[in-house]
Amino acid sequence: MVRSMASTQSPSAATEAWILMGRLMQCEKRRVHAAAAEFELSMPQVWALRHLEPGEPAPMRGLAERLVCDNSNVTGIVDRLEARGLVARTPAAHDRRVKHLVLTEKGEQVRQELCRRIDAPPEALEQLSAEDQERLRDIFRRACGC
Amino acid sequence: MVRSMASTQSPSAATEAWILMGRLMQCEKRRVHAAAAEFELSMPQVWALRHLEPGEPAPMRGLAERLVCDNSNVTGIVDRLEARGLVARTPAAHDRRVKHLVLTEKGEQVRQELCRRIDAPPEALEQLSAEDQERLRDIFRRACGC
DNA sequence: TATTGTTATACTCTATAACTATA
DNA sequence: TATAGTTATAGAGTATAACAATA
Repeated sequence: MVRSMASTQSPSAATEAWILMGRLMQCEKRRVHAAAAEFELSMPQVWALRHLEPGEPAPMRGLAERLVCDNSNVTGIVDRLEARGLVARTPAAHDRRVKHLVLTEKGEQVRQELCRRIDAPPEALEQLSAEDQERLRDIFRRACGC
Repeated sequence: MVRSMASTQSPSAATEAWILMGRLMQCEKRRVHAAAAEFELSMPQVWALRHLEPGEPAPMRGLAERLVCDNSNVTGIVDRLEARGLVARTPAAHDRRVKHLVLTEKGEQVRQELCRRIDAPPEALEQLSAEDQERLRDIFRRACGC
């Protein structure tokens, strides 16, 4: 059972699963930081690149929602990515207030390598039996509605 | 199947589970931010309070590892928590270089309410069947080695 | 020599408010 | 009136390097 719960009674299965999930993510935090550092990117810059999918222009507002921060912060984050030639701002056709972000060729390359490293499952999952891995995937598919 | 994989071939079960897990955490990010904002705490401050368990003094170095940042950053983060009366620095008995962090009574109260909100499982997990929730918990127990 | 925690520095992130140009 | 993005500002986080105290 999970240690140090707020209450003294044992947590529900969902609660314990959620806490263990958070613990697993925490353990992998160092690996993500290492990947970011290798490309000299800050964490918000990493999430920004991950948010932008090749060939899919995205409005800056969407990035602010993804990063859970104010619109104004996105300006600086994108400024720096643009200065490094990783993304470009393009005017949106349907609404002249909106600017779309697109990955440059260099940006796509960096993103691909970044995703390759970050999306690799942690050792804790790799070591599970094939059955557990498939059960886990199926449960998450149901949880996420895919 | 998970969209937008780096390669064209379908990912392993562990990889897909890992990516969906990340997506689920991302969806809950806003909820954690809201809890932090309610107590006027930054995210590093939240992780710091969560790291400190009641009655368990922890060296500052351990907090740096938990936050995955340099030792020098912890000084400022703890300074601000201490200024708000949430934590206190105490000298460690066994090594005079080390300072231990302890939660104040107020700090314990804030931490407890913070954990109560953050540890509540997301809707996506709550809506799973009882069997799925238990399966999920058991798989995570095996993954985390508990 | 190595480690813990601090200070100093420069850069980045963050929320807020005020602004523009659109809608 | 409302929205997308920018600018300005102040506070906080971050890595790095240098330092004092201790091991």
